[in-house]
Amino acid sequence: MFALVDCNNFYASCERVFRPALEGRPVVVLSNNDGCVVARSAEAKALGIPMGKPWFQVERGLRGPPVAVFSSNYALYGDLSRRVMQVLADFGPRLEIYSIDECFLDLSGVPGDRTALGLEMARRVKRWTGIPVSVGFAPTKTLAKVANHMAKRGQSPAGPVLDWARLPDPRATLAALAPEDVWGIAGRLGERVRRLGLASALALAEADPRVLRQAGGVVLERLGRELGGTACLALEDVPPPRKQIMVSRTFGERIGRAEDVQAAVAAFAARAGEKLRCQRRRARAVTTFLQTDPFDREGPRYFNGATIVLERATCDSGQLVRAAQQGLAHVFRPGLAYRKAGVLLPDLESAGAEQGLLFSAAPADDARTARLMECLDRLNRAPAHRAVRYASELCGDAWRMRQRRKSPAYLTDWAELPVAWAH
DNA sequence: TCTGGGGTCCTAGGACCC
DNA sequence: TCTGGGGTCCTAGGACCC
Repeated sequence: MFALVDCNNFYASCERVFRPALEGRPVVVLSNNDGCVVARSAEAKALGIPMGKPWFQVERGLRGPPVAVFSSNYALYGDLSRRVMQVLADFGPRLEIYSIDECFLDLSGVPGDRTALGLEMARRVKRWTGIPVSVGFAPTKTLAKVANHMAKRGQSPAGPVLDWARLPDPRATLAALAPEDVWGIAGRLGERVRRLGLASALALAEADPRVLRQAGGVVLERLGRELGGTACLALEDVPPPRKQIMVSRTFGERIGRAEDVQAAVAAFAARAGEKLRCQRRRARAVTTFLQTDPFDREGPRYFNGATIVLERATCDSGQLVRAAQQGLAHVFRPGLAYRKAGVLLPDLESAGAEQGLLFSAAPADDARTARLMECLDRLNRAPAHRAVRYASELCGDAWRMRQRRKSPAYLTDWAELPVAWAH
């Protein structure tokens, strides 16, 4: 038996935790560079503000009450997410953090009334973190998603909680659910499913698995079985190690100067190194890519990347920065206006499990590097944010994101701690 | 004027091995 | 006239998730 706990309108709810006056008002959170809508409060959804649309287009047609608009504040969302998960971990021994705002719990063998349990989860998370959540219980992950979805849409008599096992008519519930509303089915797969003549989640659940396998591979077959109540997806409480690490940004403005692009790429590589060490992994190669504005119809289009293979796997930011700059030199063309760049570490291995070299040119200096990186990471942790940087990061900052409406880092920066006044 | 940033899994096909 | 059988590994591309 699985539980899926999902935060309601997570980013918008995070903004409300420290701005309770926003309760009941439409709230919207934008992507980096204040580009697209990535989160909406219930009131914002009711105004018809669509997910994923560029804000400047949404803003034009807006009628009705004023909308509170925020740049995304990942320091805040990340910290609140950690707290929510911590509260939920008390409810079951096995928990899988599926994304920043949702987790699965394995409740097999947990006795008692699940609906009461779910209500207690929601009450405690709200009380201890300020974040509202919905809870779905079911024998498979896919059905838990369905149950959660229904609870969120107010289709459960128990409010924010729905237990699949207590549904009076689960077949009717699935019959009313469109294939595209099933977790794992989007546009393309939806089309394929409909071409098979399957027009609902129930049809999918009752279809012959061999037909599903034939039409949509093992992915679709699993979906059908999961909807039918046979669990095919296990709880992954030990997160598998990452296979790649990427850091990329759209620049705040178009950039032509080589130094500005170099500064961006250096910053991305250094950040990728931090992530790498955080996961105790090493990179065998570094890919640098950059591109012009894909929405610009006039100017020349350019998208290119280059991969530098390292002699030895490393988690040394200095080496990553150097390799990223080498890659950049291969693909940078003067005279273009760049809009985005990124650094990808495509091929990771675990620290301590490196492939040795038969003919090594450079002597290994792992102990010294490890001490240096540890020192670097310690200095760059709060409160002195990014106190130490690579020189090449400093030769330009034109790439920095536009974030005009960012709320304070209430939880992660002493200087931005919320202040309460007592009269 | 203005358009995100991460990830994963699966499959097919090519290249190669013995 | 006629040309095997069984594998692995890698990569690119498609599809999906939040």
